[in-house]
Amino acid sequence: MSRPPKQNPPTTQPNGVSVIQSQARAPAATPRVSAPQQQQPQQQQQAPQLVPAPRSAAGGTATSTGRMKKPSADKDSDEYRQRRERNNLAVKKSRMRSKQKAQDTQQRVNELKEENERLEAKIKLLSKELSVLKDLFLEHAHNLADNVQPAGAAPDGASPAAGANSHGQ
Amino acid sequence: MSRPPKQNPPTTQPNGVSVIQSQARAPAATPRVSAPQQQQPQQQQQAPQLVPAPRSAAGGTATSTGRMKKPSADKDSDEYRQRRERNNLAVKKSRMRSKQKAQDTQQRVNELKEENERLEAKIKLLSKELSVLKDLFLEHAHNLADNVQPAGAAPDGASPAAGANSHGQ
DNA sequence: TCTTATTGCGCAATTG
DNA sequence: CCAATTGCGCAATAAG
Repeated sequence: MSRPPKQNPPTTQPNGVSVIQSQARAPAATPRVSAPQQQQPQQQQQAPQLVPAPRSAAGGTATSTGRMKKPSADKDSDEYRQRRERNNLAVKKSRMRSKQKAQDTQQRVNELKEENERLEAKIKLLSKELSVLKDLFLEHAHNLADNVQPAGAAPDGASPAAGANSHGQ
Repeated sequence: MSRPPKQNPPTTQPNGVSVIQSQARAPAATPRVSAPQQQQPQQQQQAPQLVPAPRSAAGGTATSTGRMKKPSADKDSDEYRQRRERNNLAVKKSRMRSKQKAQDTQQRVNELKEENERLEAKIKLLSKELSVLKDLFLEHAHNLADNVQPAGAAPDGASPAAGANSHGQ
């Protein structure tokens, strides 16, 4: 997956080309008529083509010239049509996957965002806990410093500092 | 963005349709020949078309019939061509955006992943700190329980005796 | 070399 | 009416 290595520069090229395309297939057996979208006004016929030529048998007749012995065998070819159909299928498949992947990626973003929030919340909580504990610690330290004087120290009359501790867990 | 509302069901439909397309443009002034990718063997000519018909002036001549007064003015029409060109441009633009967006989304995923790791690391750190502080706390508590029974402590005179150890959490 | 997978492109129908 | 989207098929390539 991922085919970054290759043709990209052309995107910048504002050329226009136009590779004609046409389609003149589907006799009657292929009722693949319903375009997923709307209805088709008319059925069209098409015209001759031009690209699907370089398709000869093996070391065929006139491959060099680019001409084939049978004048009526380009896109009319059964094989051509078959190949096209297969490719169209593959294309659809590929595009479907692509879309799916994009969706998944988008969802991944959402999930990650959620988890991020969760983590941040947790950090906040832990930070608070830590802060509380530290304060408590300092308080004790002060108490010790003030009281730990064996004889002459007033065990209680002093100041426990404002109290302060509210365990919130 | 996102156009889910509407034609979708067809995806399930393995139909095939085929909407012929063709191209027969650019006499000599529009050198849009070069496909952005490789070279094209021959330039092709094309054939007649069929879709671009319903294009008449205003309340023109024979709009109802679907025919236009000028027999040679379908896709050959200057307007048709212009419209096509514009649309092609728009399409390109749209696709470009779409791709960009996909890329951005992907990058977003990477960024979020990184941040997640950062946050988790932080959580780990905080947790450790907390743990250390708690232990320290417990230790002090024990010390107090064992020694800090100076004078005025014991309300009843008992002694801590057994005691006190077994850190829980 | 053949088959399948991807990709750029143009067309036409729709949508906004 | 115009631009933006979208499904679709074609052809050239890349991959396998």
